[in-house]
Amino acid sequence: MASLGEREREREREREMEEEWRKGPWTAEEDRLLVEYVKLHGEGKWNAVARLAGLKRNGKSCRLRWVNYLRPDLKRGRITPNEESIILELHARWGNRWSTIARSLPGRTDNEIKNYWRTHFKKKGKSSCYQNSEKWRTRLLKRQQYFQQHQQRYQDEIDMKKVMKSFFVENDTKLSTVVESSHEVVHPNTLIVDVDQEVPMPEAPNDLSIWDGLWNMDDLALHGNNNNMNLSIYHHTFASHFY
DNA sequence: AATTAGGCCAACCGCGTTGTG
DNA sequence: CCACAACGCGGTTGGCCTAAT
Repeated sequence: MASLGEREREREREREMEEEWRKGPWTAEEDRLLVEYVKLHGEGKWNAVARLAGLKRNGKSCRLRWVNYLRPDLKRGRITPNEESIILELHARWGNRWSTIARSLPGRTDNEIKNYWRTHFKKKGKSSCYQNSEKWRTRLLKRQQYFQQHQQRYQDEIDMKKVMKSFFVENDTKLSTVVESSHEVVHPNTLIVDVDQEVPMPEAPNDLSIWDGLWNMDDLALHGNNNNMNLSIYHHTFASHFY
């Protein structure tokens, strides 16, 4: 437990640190120093800029300045109608994932696209309808990702079964015996899947209720690295809903 | 001419993720 | 495995400029 005096000194140090970093608009000289630094050391190691380039800016500020303004591959000038339509299309698909959208527009920064969209389309597109909201799009996106991710895993499992089947048919062994002993948690329905049949992408249900619990499970599974559990949830849930 | 409103954009902030010792 | 630092992303803010009143 730090004493009152120690805490006071700590706060004082923090204030001093904050006063050390320059904030606000960049000067031409600062730009020059930053460009020089990147020429010599390359991008990255932004926290070393202050020390190595003699800039009184923190790493975060330097990175932002470089990425949004100084990078040589940046495209200057107004957003073209073609770029605008790309932004609209990708925003409809990805929502506010500006960096993702920016990757499809060479020379444009996420900040630029974000600013453009906010000034040109935010108000126009405003609607009380839930289906037009950010929340809805984010949810839709997550749903699509969930499907893609699990369909891939499902396909991988089918591929694996093909291999297993051919192997054990050759060796005259029953598939069920193998699955039982594999310690994999698999819904029984999946054992009768025809390995030669293509797995169709199921239609996303209109009713969101069944998804609500899955969002959390998905998050848990992704972070908890519990693939088997995730797989079994998938089989259990979707085999009954869509197949 | 002065004031106000709104557009635009650079920069900052907070937070989540990733990397490293 | 954990703690900390560095990085990256999306949201927000503040200042400048211009058109409208």
